[in-house]
Amino acid sequence: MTRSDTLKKNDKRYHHGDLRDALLEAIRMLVERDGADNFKISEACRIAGVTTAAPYKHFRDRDDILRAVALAGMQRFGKRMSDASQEHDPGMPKRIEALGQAYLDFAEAEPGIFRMMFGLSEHHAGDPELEETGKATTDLLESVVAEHLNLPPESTEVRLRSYALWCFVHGHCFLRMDGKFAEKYGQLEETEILAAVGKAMMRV
Amino acid sequence: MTRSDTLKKNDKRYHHGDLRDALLEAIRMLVERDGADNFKISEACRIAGVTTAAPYKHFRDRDDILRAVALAGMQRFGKRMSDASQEHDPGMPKRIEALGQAYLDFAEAEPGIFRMMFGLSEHHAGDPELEETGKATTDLLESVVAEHLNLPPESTEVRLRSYALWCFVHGHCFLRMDGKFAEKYGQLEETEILAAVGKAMMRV
DNA sequence: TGTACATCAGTGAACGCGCGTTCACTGATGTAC
DNA sequence: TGTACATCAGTGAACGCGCGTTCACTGATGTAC
Repeated sequence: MTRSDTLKKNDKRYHHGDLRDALLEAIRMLVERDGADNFKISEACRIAGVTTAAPYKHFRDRDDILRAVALAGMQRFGKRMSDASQEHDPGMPKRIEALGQAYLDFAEAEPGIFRMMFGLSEHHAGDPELEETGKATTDLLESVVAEHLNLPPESTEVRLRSYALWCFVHGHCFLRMDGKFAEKYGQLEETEILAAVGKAMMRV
Repeated sequence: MTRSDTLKKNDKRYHHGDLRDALLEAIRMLVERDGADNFKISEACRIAGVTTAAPYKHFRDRDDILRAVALAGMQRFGKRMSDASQEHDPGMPKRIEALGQAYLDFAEAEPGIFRMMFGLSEHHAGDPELEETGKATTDLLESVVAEHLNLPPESTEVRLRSYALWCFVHGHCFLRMDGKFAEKYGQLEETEILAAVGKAMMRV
């Protein structure tokens, strides 16, 4: 429980106590509503109940805030994926399925952040912390696929199949977010489609 | 050849002659450079050599310009896909491959427009002209897959496989645009990966 | 237990900028006669 | 073939707005003694 949770709504005090987190949460919400290019720092300040100058005590500039929001998103994403994989014993086919489902669930729950995580502009290209956080998740996928195929994680076969699976699930996320899936298919068929394709892709 | 092509560079004249097209082309370029949310109308005006007020003789507002640029992009995309399919006789497996390659090529040549075409905001949701232009291309894909499987285009099997293929290729486009592909694979393996997965997906 | 002090998170106000859009006006173009 | 006229694409200037960022200042907090 963060400190801000313990405060009453109109508990006005000079020091916020948890401003950094409060801003990140406000902006997470705004990114969902307006997109990563359109959220306003000023609006986040209003939500957090501070002046527009306050964020600059915690972040260098807008880009720095964006980076922090993206990083937090990637960490939430990574945790969800990791949790999903641990719901099943190693080697079980359900493990791959659970990973795919967690991927889809996150994209559905936080489409704005999801888009942002992958579509970060060149300003953040090569950021080591962001890259490493992302890599942890792809490594997880490869290790689960490797278990399933009973092959070493570094093998070309495992890497190719992991990437193919990633492409498929990732593509579906985007097409669904952008309404292309809904235009052609009822929501009902979704799990069947995914299961069928997933099985076909993992066929040895 | 448009009229503006026939004019010398510094041929100052009161009437531009082709301003609408010149603006669309300038903005296409700016969308590639800055993204659909960040291009400036004023910069397009400077490129086209007109005042910032001129565009409003051809477009209602910024959103209307964006719509026109997206539509033009979708038409170029559709033409590329259609041309690609016609390079091979009906029923040939190469036809599907050519479609996939055209998809990838377009995303590589015009990543900004590609992203924009799919990520249009809610302002343009349900626009009939945009939707229809997009539908023509998915219809094309389904008809080619139907030929290949020797099944009717409306069959569930054809629709599912078409969509699975779409997801895969679409996902790879985005992952490649966002640098995830390059992080893990050399450029060399690309065609092999795609061919292998494509074949696996079309396996009857 | 109290007091002096350093720290620094948040304030309030303003700057600066650039962009989208509007408006009355201009002058090139095509057409009717 | 020439002339008067209607049209409307593009001008030039300005408006209005809102946002990111800065700056000197304030006051809450924790700590040393």
